[in-house]
Amino acid sequence: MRDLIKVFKALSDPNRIRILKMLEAGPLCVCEITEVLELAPSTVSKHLSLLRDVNFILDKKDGKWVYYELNKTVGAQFIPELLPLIRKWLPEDEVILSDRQKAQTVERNSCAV
Amino acid sequence: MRDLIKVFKALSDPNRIRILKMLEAGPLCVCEITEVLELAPSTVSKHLSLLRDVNFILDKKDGKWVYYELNKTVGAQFIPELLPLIRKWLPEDEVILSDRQKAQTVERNSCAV
DNA sequence: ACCTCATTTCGTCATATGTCGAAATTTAGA
DNA sequence: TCTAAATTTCGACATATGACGAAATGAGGT
Repeated sequence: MRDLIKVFKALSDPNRIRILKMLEAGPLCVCEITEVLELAPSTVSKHLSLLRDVNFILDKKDGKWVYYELNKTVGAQFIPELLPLIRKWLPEDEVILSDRQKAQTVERNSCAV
Repeated sequence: MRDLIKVFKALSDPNRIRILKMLEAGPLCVCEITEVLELAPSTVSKHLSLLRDVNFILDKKDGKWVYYELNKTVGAQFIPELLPLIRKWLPEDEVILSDRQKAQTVERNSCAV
């Protein structure tokens, strides 16, 4: 029960949903996500570790950067059944669509080498 | 987006999950649910109206009593896809199992006519 | 070794949430 | 009409949550 509640709490914040929807297109590093969300890096880091704690996402170190990606493994509880729903939902949401666009340009210009 | 967040927030409380799992067996009135959860009636009422606001459940008046049941209509957003998952999940949770048992006895003894 | 940049951790603050009890509302029955 | 019971609404309170900035951590490059 406790785990399930943690999973739903992780999904109960718009910025975390935005992160999950952004990652549908592929891995992003923390600074890219921070650029898109326009939040303090510490805030984004906290959202990401929360999502990672419940196994929605995985982190990969690459030098100075930490990349996050959706967790597509089948082991985690609840996650493999929720991610496909989330992927399907909000297909026309303005914020989500704008984030997607922004993520593509940000990838090239800012922190990414 | 706002609606989706409200749905996940509704699922982010153990007592509300307990209510949804209880209702899987059929409709229950507020006083029955209150007996099982051992919370103040006002608290239970608030949980129920929150679940109703996002269309997880429907209310039906029957004299003094208000019965709540799972919303099985297909119209509501997100709900028809989430309820089957929730139904499948927590099959061995101790609290859920105990609630189920308790709901059966309470139905006969307490407030129900 | 030092400096810089990306990220995380920590402390703080304002707001949201879950709980209760008291009061209001609604309905059935005397 | 009056009373009793089920439910909801309201106001208060303690705790949880999301935000920030400052400081700590870690990895390259000079």
